[in-house]
Amino acid sequence: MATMKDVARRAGVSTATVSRVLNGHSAPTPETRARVLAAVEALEYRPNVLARSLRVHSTQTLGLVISDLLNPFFAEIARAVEDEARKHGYVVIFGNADENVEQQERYVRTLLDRRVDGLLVCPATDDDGWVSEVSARNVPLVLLDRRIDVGGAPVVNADGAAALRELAAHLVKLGHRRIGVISGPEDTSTGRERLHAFNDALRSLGHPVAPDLVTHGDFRRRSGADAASWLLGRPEPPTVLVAMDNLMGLGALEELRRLGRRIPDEVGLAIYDDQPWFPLFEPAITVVAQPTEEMGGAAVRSLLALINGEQPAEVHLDARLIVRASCGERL
Amino acid sequence: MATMKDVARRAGVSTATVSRVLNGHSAPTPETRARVLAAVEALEYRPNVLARSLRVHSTQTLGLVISDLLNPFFAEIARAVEDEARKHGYVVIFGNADENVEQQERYVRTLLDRRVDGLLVCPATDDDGWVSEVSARNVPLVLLDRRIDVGGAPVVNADGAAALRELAAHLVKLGHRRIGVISGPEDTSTGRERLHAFNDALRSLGHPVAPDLVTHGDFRRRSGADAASWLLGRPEPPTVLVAMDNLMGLGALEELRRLGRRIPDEVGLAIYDDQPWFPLFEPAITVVAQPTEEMGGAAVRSLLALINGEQPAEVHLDARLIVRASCGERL
DNA sequence: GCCGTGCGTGTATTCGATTACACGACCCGG
DNA sequence: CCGGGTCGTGTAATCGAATACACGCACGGC
Repeated sequence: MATMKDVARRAGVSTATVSRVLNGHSAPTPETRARVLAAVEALEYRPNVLARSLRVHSTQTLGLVISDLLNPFFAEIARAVEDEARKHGYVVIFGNADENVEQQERYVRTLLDRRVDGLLVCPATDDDGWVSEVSARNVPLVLLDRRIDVGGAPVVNADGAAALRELAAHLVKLGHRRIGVISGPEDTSTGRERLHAFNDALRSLGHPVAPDLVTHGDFRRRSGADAASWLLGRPEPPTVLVAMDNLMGLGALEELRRLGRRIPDEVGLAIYDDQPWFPLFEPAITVVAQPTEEMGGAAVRSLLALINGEQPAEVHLDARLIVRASCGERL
Repeated sequence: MATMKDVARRAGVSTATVSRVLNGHSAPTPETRARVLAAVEALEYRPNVLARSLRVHSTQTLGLVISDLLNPFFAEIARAVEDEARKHGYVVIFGNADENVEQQERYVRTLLDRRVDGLLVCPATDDDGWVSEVSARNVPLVLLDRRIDVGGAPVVNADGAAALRELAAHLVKLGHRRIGVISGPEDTSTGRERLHAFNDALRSLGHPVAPDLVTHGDFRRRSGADAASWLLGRPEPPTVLVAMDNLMGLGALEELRRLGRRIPDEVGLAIYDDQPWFPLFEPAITVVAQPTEEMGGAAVRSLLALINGEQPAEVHLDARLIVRASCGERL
């Protein structure tokens, strides 16, 4: 691989001049410029990013730690993040935390060691041990999807309260009174907030959720199936299941199929997070959809603002209800 | 951030000694070692990976270029790759080519510029312009899923021939004679190979595919829907649709739903690639499943072997047929 | 008492860029 | 004709580690 020195030699100038030409600095003569560019061409010179980064303390790299790449919600986020980052000339390094705090912490450290210019994290849980390390190295940090109580880091997420209110009204209107909730973990903000928003909505409609019909999963498929199984085994089983995440929803659906329950006649189902295949189920699934693409894009933009020393921008988008057929029409 | 020099000063030794302790080199005295480690601890020293990489010409980083992160097949691959890489102490940088040759080429270049130690590519098409650049910088390369004719680079993929033979037999046994095929692009190895294997199988069963029932999509959802629409509009429409990729399969299913065709009574459907939700459709979808996890893992292992100067290992795993209900039971 | 040997450590170079500073050429005003 | 400004370019330090080589010291054999 040709280095800058080689280019300089061939163009008959110093490396400083080569650097200036390549970075559009100050003003080398048009002739010098041409000679340098010719040499670059001839030698197929490509700058060594490592050397440059070492010198200028910036890697044009963003770190993204997500909970689970196999969760289509996070895959969409990852995709959007990568897309927006690329538009701004940044590259993204991903880390998969697997909904696991230790692995998340390891990855944060790895990414910091790689000298990312900024960090995007979808926290696995409320645990914030890793944050101190990030701020100690003062690397800009943006929290994505899930919030944790930590000073300074802006949060980009989708607010589901309004959509959940609509969902509650929808279910009540259809005559559902025993509503089973498959909530996320209590130690995640999304787990808590969705449940509370939904509870509040039902209460204000005069139909508070029965406490024995609320279960907590872990945002994974298996836990959704288990929760559904448990809920349907109650003495007075629910007439509809609300899963607060797409994987748990999938698990619940799986269990309903396994038990042979007809949807929505025997049990209704609503899921938080939309997926391209949800409309294709029989019946099509009623969902609360999050604007994943916008979330990813906004998160990157907030992070870049932070990196450029600008005001950190908090962004709260709105989730929205998409009524399909899976909750029935029992007016 | 503390540097090695700081550690050296605090421990009263030279940076060379610090380096030796940290890398387990030769043999510093136990006492020196202890002093150095204490200093490292006290200063919370973390080595600068950039500097190290610059010096030793190795970044412990792998590049992965995939066609589409939103395609669950590739998401699974990405996940598996990241997992295996981490086990070996490597970090993965992803690039999303979006089934787009130029973007793929740009990403390959970006990853090379980042000095990845090895490159894993799922080629978007047969185009191999980018390969020369990789070999020019002699960076180890492993092709994943799709093959292109290029010397040297080992391929890791799944062979679907046997499974497609089984599928052909299954369909014929169920009485299907007009079989519509939604194939992948002709300029991808997977597109060609799956179609040819399936054709061969049917021919040898005495029921060759009617040429007017073969269409080519682009491995995306939309093209699957269009293809299904076209096939079902033929004068003598097929009694079953075979989609050679999960996204096109989803598109075909979407179109069948839109047209209100009952599956499998009016039209059957089989899809190449399994997905967790395919068994949950009504009826459950018959599929050819690829061992994605093994593919990702094997690809990483082959790449690491190459990096270590060992023999490049080609790996061909087997896809397998999973019969469910979507092709009917019309014996 | 001398010399080789081996071991632990330090000195100084290197990886490949960026950039502060200095220098020489040239032009212009007084 | 000389002092000062501008402009283009080169010199050399720097980023933070790894490592070739050299050095000093202790030890053992003759």
